[in-house]
Amino acid sequence: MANETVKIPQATAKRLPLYYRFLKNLHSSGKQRVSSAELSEAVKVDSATIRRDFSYFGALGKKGYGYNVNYLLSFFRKTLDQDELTKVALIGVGNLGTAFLHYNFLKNNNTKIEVAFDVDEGKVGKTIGEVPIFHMDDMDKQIVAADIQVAILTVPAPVAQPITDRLVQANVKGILNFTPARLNVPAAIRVHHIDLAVELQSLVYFLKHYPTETEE
Amino acid sequence: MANETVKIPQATAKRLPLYYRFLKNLHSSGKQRVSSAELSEAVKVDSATIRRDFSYFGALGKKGYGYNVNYLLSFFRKTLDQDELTKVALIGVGNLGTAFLHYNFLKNNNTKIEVAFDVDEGKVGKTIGEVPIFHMDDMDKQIVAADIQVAILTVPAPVAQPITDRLVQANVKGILNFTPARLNVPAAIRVHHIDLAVELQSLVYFLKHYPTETEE
DNA sequence: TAAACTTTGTACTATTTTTCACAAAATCAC
DNA sequence: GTGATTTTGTGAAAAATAGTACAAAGTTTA
Ligand SMILES: NC(=O)c1ccc[n+]([C@@H]2O[C@H](COP(=O)([O-])OP(=O)(O)OC[C@H]3O[C@@H](n4cnc5c(N)ncnc54)[C@H](O)[C@@H]3O)[C@@H](O)[C@H]2O)c1
Ligand SMILES: NC(=O)c1ccc[n+]([C@@H]2O[C@H](COP(=O)([O-])OP(=O)(O)OC[C@H]3O[C@@H](n4cnc5c(N)ncnc54)[C@H](O)[C@@H]3O)[C@@H](O)[C@H]2O)c1
Repeated sequence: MANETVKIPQATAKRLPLYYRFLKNLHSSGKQRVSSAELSEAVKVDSATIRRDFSYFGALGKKGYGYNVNYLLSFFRKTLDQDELTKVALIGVGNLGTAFLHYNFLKNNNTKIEVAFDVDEGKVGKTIGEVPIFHMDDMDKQIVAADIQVAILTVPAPVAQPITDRLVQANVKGILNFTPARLNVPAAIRVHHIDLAVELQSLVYFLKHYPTETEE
Repeated sequence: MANETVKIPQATAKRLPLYYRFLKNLHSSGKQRVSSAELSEAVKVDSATIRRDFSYFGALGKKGYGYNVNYLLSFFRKTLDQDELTKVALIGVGNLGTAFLHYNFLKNNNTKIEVAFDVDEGKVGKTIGEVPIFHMDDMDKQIVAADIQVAILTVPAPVAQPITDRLVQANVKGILNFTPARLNVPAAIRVHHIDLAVELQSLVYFLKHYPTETEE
């Protein structure tokens, strides 16, 4: 299933969805060609970094011309597997979880939240943004049955680890963790932490301690 | 206002709030001492990295013993300015914005969302999580009056840039941007992007292309 | 067609971040 | 008190990421 000859650097891999989204915008505004300099201005990544990122996939551009938007777009669509739908489960339909269900990442992505789970009887049985909410007792069975490999975790921190253990057991391979808990998982499972409180605090730290610097 | 002799690496600065939060947990569970190895296990950061991070602030530990939890905690409280409250404004009380208002980052932080703004007349005048919601027309004046320096941006992408320009004009120094738009700001303004759709997509990319690797 | 211009792809360099590995200093056990 | 054990703090190496600068290859203009 890994179909690159050479491993793409992680930093590059994290920028690919960003490039892809901007290319879609260009495409729908009818643009035919684009240079690394234009892309750079739009996504705020150095143009040499963009050219290097692209070069991992071969010579996608043309000297003196730039990149063909359609070609690049269809190339990245394949690379980012935009043609297959990745099914996602959401655990914990609270403040954050509800926001994600309403949004559902469909506008830009190849991902779809198919089911949600919660312990709250007032929520179980309801539907938010067309996503049905089931009880946690049914989670393991349903995730296995639907062959869901990605989960978004928006539960209270104290229950994050035990639920994670169940997710791993149910064959989930990737977890987007919004709880402050740092999860223990086998090496083959990928966890991305998005720690909103830490993000806010580190922004404040930078403001106070690096008054006139630029970054990210 | 910058009170470090030596500049702390950015990567270190981003981990500080994480350390601080775990130290608070240790403290409230009555623990007196902690080693870099224990911290490492808990926050999932290599122990050498933790020792190096701490060492930028001087010799905070004791050989053969580890770190004194109370000492470390009070040191980081000062360093992270936990004693001053940083006032935050939230722009865009939609799905995400509402979730943040309910949460309000008070449990862990020195930050508080003091005011929110929206154009929706149905929301203006209401209060969510004790935060009053005002109309966008009043934003500039209120932010200046309250001397708010940090803003959370949860508005639709197309209006992100013009609102950002107004925020900069109103003397905001840091923006936590949840919209997909990449913002143009003067060099002195700090923007942290949290791009949830990109996070989900890059997780999926890693799953498909780096099947058994570990990271982050 | 030719000269001027544009823009890629990458060799090379720089910077940042992480990790190894170990002497030094302290604790701990008895 | 002494030797075994623990654990820090850091020099040095490694790895990862970013950026400079330019030859090469194309496009555009006239
Ligand atoms: N809301 C925010 O802005 C915000 C910001 C930073 C971090 N977080 C973190 O995100 C997580 C969710 O935050 P939230 O504000 O949505 O919380 P919330 O309390 O609104 O929602 C949690 C949901 O999880 C459900 N739940 C509780 N125990 C469960 C269990 N054992 N199994 C399944 N579901 C269970 C609850 O019924 C509730 O619906 C928390 O860990 C929080 O620390 C939230
Ligand atoms: N909700 C999510 O899960 C999610 C995920 C990824 C990205 N995002 C991004 O976060 C942003 C907010 O998402 P959301 O789901 O909360 O959207 P939303 O539509 O629910 O909320 C947007 C809010 O902004 C207000 N608004 C519109 N124009 C405004 C203006 N000119 N000034 C002030 N307020 C204005 C609207 O009244 C609304 O309350 C969007 O840019 C979205 O792309 C959201």
